[in-house]
Amino acid sequence: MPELPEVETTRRGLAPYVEGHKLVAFSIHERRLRWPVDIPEDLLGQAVRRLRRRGKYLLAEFDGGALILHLGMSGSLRFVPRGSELLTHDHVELDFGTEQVLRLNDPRRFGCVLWQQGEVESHPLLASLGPEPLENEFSGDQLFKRSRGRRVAVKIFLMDAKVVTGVGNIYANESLFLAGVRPTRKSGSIPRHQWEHVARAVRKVLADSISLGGTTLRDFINPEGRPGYFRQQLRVYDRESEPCIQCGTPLIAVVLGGRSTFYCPACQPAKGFGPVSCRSC
DNA sequence: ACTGGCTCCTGAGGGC
DNA sequence: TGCCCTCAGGAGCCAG
Repeated sequence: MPELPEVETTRRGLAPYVEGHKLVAFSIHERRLRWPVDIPEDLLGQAVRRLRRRGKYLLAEFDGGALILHLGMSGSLRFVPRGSELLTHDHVELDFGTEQVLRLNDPRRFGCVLWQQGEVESHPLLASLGPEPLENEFSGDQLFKRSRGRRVAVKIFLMDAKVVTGVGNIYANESLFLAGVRPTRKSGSIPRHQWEHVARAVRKVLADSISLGGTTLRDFINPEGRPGYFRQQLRVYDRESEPCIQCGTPLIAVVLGGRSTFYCPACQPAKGFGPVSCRSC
């Protein structure tokens, strides 16, 4: 499950081998991802100017446009020796003329590889994305303003890419625990000062996870897949009935918008803050 | 404008 | 041991 931190880790790991390098060859073994894979032939011989991230999208920018890559929930990008045996679910291969070639493997095929001519931000997938959670434009104040009049649960609101991009299910759960806010609360009922704590918690959770993402980076240069360290850092996610690390109360699991949701009924009360007002400060 | 539900897909895990 | 069933999960899309 590549979340924003893993995508960022992937970006940092790939950039040195991709930026400034020409795409010398590519092959598509399975075109049917979320949308049909689209890589124009005339990209061959062109150099990647920059490898950027927007939310969970990786953008490989060329002079005339950009390749938009998304890893869905099971995708990974890794370098393998040229000519290596294809693994099951190796769908796309990109060859930048370096020692190894880049393979996209995605068992569930929720990811995508799409070409956007011209300004990449104008692509429909990117055009309506909200602010980056680790940039300054993201703030409690902005969350407060956007949430007025909204009745959806705060966790669903946080996972809305138009509100803030890149916050997936796991990090929404973890952030709300840190902020002491119950995930089921209506977003419009949350006062400004609590949104400040939520915003800080989101930043902290993502930043901490990126700092642990170095493991993932080594993973795809050394292709022995290993789960990232952040798994062991999870405070509430997938811990139903286990004791809260803060107070020992058994954690509750509910389903919100079809997604698993976990919280501590004591530290994340139905109204207001938990006993420790903010664990992210 | 919002909201909730459906959809794509496969592997993991539980039950028998 | 093995088969079958259920379900997770990002996020676009659609209907109400």
